[in-house]
Amino acid sequence: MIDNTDKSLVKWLGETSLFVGMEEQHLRELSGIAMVVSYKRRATIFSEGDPGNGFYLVKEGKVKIFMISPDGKEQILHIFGPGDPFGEVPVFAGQSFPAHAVALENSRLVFLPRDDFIALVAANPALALNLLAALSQRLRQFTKMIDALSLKEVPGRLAAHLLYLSEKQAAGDHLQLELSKTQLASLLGTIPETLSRMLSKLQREGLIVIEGASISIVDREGLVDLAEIGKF
Amino acid sequence: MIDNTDKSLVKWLGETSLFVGMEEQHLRELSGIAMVVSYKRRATIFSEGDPGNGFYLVKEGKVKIFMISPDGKEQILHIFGPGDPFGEVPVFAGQSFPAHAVALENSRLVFLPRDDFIALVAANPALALNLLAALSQRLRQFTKMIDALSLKEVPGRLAAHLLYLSEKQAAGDHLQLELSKTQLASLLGTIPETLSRMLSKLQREGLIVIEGASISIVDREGLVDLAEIGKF
DNA sequence: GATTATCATTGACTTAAGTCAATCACCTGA
DNA sequence: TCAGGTGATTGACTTAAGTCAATGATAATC
Repeated sequence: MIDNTDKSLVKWLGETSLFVGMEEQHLRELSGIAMVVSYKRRATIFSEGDPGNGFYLVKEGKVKIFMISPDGKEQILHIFGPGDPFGEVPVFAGQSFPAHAVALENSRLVFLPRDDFIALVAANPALALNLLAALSQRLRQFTKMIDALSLKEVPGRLAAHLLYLSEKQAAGDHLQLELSKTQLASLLGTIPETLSRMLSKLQREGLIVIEGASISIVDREGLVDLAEIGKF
Repeated sequence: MIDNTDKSLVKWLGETSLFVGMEEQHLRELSGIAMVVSYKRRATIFSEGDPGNGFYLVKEGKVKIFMISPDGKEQILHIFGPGDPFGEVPVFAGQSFPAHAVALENSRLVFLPRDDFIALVAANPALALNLLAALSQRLRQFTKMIDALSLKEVPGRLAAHLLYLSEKQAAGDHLQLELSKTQLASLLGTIPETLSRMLSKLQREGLIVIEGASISIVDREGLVDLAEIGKF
């Protein structure tokens, strides 16, 4: 636990997408109910089925939200970094967390307890609208993920991900995979062996060049086609 | 277009899960901006990529929300019935509709235009919280769907759906499939041929008995196991 | 800096589920 | 009533992707 009236925390919260545009006074109230907590790499933040008494913001580090099948296969739903909120579902819909959360790196999180937070939302329409925008955005992402899992094959999902990284990193045709290949496989709904083969295949077909975690896009149009059609 | 000060519309809106607990006055404002529109069976309500200038409530009938791949395979995201809202994502997150909507039956819908509605939300914290609850619930559903598509095989998804129908219909071990088998296949992320084979398989294994669209659960525990483990 | 773990890649094989095609059973409307 | 469309089922076959296993390559840790 940390000094909650910390000016820097107030400032940081105000720069977060969830809380931009909020009045100074509300930000201070928010800061007053916030707790900063630390998690070591690989530490569990919450598990599926845990009661949700509040939600989190990533202050530093990286967090993975995922589900796991009885025989151990993992599906990653999100990778969250600084500024991103997570674990809101049980705050508003009641019930427990629908998935697991672990820290991928040593991380510092801001925890916001449910009841205090709800009171703040009720008193602050701008905050409510920001939250509605965030959840709607999340729904849009999930829609895309369902589309990908159900209607596209692994090469198509991989192509879409490479294009996404290329756009996000804005470094022309050069991009870095931001996850281990095992984790990337889990994000794309496949396994490392298949991912490895598909990366090789994209290279063999002349769409990309691979150097470890560095990828160069050689045929962007080909990648776009693959991402849209979903298969070779 | 219809008389918007219609008392019955105000009453109906107030019984909707989205608007329960709202003050009479706000309900009347809501009713004032609402338009009732009719769609024939199979009519398109909106398509992926259309700008979203508002969202809908199902008043009567049934609506399917779905995505479609370039080669025509369909994945159903939701089937909505009376009282359910849909098409909210672009209202709060901006941009266009992420999926398609068509009427499965002749339907009457209530359309709520974006800008007027946002103003109402900003003035009405209870409404904002109801909306947050609805979107969070939707996220929970999507999480389950991603889990099913990625981590469970078709028989497991089918078993989960049968258990869901059995609970919803509350008629003991007897249940009705509420969709054509083609549509059910699309909801479960498969095709009619596979669904047909898997239904036969569940019957052959002694878990269910099939009589057309009527299903009797014979071995509920077996179905639960199958739904949880995700495969035979 | 040596020693474990963990991660990545490749090959051989299996399997769940999709494709293609044929048949049957319907409704529904002309 | 009959013809034509739609939906359901079954069989034979194909295929995308998973499993299992072996080997190398890193990277973390004492």
